[in-house]
Amino acid sequence: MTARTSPESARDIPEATVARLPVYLRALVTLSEQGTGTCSSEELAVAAGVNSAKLRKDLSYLGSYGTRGVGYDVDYLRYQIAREIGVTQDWPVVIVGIGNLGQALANYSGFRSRGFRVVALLDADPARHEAVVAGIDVRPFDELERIAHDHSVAIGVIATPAVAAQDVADRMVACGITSILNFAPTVLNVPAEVDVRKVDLSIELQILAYHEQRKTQGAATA
Amino acid sequence: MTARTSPESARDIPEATVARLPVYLRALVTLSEQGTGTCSSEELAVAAGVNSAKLRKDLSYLGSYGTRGVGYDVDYLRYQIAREIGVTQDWPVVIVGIGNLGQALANYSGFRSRGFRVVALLDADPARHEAVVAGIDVRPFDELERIAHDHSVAIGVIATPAVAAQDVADRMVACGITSILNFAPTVLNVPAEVDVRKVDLSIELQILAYHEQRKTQGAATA
DNA sequence: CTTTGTGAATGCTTTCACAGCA
DNA sequence: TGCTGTGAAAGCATTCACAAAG
Repeated sequence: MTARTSPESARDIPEATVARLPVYLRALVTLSEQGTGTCSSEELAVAAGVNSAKLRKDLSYLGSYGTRGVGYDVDYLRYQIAREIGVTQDWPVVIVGIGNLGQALANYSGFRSRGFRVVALLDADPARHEAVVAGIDVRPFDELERIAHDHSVAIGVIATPAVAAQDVADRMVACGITSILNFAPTVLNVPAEVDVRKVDLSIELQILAYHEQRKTQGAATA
Repeated sequence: MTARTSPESARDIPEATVARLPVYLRALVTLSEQGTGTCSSEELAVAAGVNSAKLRKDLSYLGSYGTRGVGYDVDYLRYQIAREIGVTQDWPVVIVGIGNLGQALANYSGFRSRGFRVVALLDADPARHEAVVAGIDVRPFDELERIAHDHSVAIGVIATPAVAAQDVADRMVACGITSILNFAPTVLNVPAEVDVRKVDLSIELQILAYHEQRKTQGAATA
């Protein structure tokens, strides 16, 4: 036990670094499955699609988990990152809105394989309450409070149409959910202590279109 | 016509600004549908979920489209942003991988409503070639080259499992696609001139888990 | 008087380049 | 010798605060 790495893990990791830790984690899992025991910052950086200076800087916020002249022990670093992110513990998750996207999310193995456990699928439409998706019953949205309470749900996923999303978010906040992943194409108003991350398919395409337009425009003008 | 705003639109808009333009566009569409003819930077900023100084700075990269003391004409600004992004033109798109997620994407109205036209749904699994999704036949993946050529496709969407994604990307690049939206949880290797944007559901959840862990940990320790 | 558009200041992120350690 | 960990430098992004314009 060195004094450098405090047992409770370092404070204030930059947000840009936090966003990359899951990428490193995935790369380490892949390396581990391939039987790689040790890797250099350069090798891991290539696997994660970043440059090695950035990778080393990022890892330095967590502590000193490498060995100079050698590199990183894949399984050890993997565990340390998983612990830092918090995916060594169990996170019960509720998904609201079981259309095509909600079903895709419920079936997505990446959710269950990394500490996330879907405890309920909710939908306001009674026609969907008959369905079983990914082995889980679709339940009425009204059961949100009970389920959130019974399972101590802290993370909610919104996969409803845009018009319903704010109401769903309000109800989630009211029953103690403090992290929301929002797939509905709308801005959510929530209290400051609630974290919202947004995934917007149409926005991603528009960003690509902007750059694509520049490419072809440049070819025509230059 | 002022000299300030060049007809061919300004150069080098910062990437962070480009990523917000679609958000502003959506807010403007909503305001327009509500019958709002004019709005201040403060009103638009609230609707878009940013602060007004940032919004004004962002818009200043496009030109001077506001009126001091008054604000912005909603429909005029909306058109200017749409043109800047490139969504006033038609973008043929091909989606590869028609599982739950691919179907959700094909059915997503936000794609078709903003200049994006799904010209083909492709899947390697023959069992899926019988299906019709969102009114479009699912076709064999082998038809990629022909379809990309016939429709001048520049944007491709990958919604396959991770193992297939790199092969799909290689084939896309080979047939002239230069923008890729990747939903598979893997790092893609592509030439520098090809733009890749990645949407990763599991990474978003992990980022939320990190912050969630901090909240509860803080409550216990402090 | 109101609100935009923007230099200047601040804060954050990435990259460089090398001291320090194995 | 080889590779990590990290100050220092450079590059971006956000915020401030106010002059300019209507």
